[in-house]
Amino acid sequence: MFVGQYSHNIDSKGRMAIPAKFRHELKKAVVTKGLDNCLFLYSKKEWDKLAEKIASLPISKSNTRAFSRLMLAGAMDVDVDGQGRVILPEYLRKFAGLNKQTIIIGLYNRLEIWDEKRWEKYNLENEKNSVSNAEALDDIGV
Amino acid sequence: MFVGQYSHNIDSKGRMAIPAKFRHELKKAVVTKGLDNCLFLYSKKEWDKLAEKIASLPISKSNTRAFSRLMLAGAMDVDVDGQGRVILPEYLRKFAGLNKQTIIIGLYNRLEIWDEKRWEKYNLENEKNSVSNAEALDDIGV
DNA sequence: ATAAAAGTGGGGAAAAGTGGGGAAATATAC
DNA sequence: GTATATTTCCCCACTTTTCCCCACTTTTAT
Repeated sequence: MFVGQYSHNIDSKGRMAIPAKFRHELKKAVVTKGLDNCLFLYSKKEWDKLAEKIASLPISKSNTRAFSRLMLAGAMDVDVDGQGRVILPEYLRKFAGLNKQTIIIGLYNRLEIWDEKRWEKYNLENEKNSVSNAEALDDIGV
Repeated sequence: MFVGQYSHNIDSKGRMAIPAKFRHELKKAVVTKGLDNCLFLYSKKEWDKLAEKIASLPISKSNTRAFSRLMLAGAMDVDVDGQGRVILPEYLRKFAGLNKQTIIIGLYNRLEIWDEKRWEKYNLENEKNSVSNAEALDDIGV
């Protein structure tokens, strides 16, 4: 399972190295649009569980169609190459505003990929609000 | 199973390449009129299952009759040629407002074929609602 | 300090995408 | 019925993108 934070570059071919610590679980992975302007990266195994659920929603309702288009069409299978890198497709880089410098963070069952600038901003704000955010944890008994 | 999004062209003969990743499941396929102004493309196998379901809808309701007429009468068998392309008949291209540039998206058990402009519009709107969409994840237990 | 591992960049072969010519099949005209 | 036109389908050729490999630099470990 993934924890920690790493700073990596995206090269001119759209490739980004997966932190070495995370590679053993990630021969095949799926990247998709995440919340708060970052990308989510799941192992194939984790992703399949989620995708099955989404795919089984009825096509008759317009909001479930919209939802599967967001989650499924937004996703992309990626293989890790010999150097431990994945190619992030252009539409996902655009979605997350990724330039060269990116931050990769581990969140137990997924990775998140952030543009460095956005992450710094978010993180600063987040640290400021950590006390009030923590209050919400009450609900789940932490 | 299909996920991801690809940008391909329709040529002057009405041919469109199937993304290489999707071809192995699609020697024989069925294209038909879809919802929200796009085309649905199923493997023959998936289509047969769906067609059975639609055909079993009661003929007493006018809206189910209309739906069967859309999906069943609109359907067309297509073969994938040696270069991995299918021919989209004129009436379907017209239905979906397809010009040269199209987007092909994978939605697990079907593909959707969109005019690029329409997709951009739809997708942008959809992404705006991504936060409220995320709430729906609760409902399917993610 | 040296060796090993991780991260980064780029060249070249292979695959994918695209466009078009021409044969076979079908349709239309005389 | 034959000849001409039209459409469909298969194949070839070109361009672009992707993928795999090698090489160099930087960081980590001993």
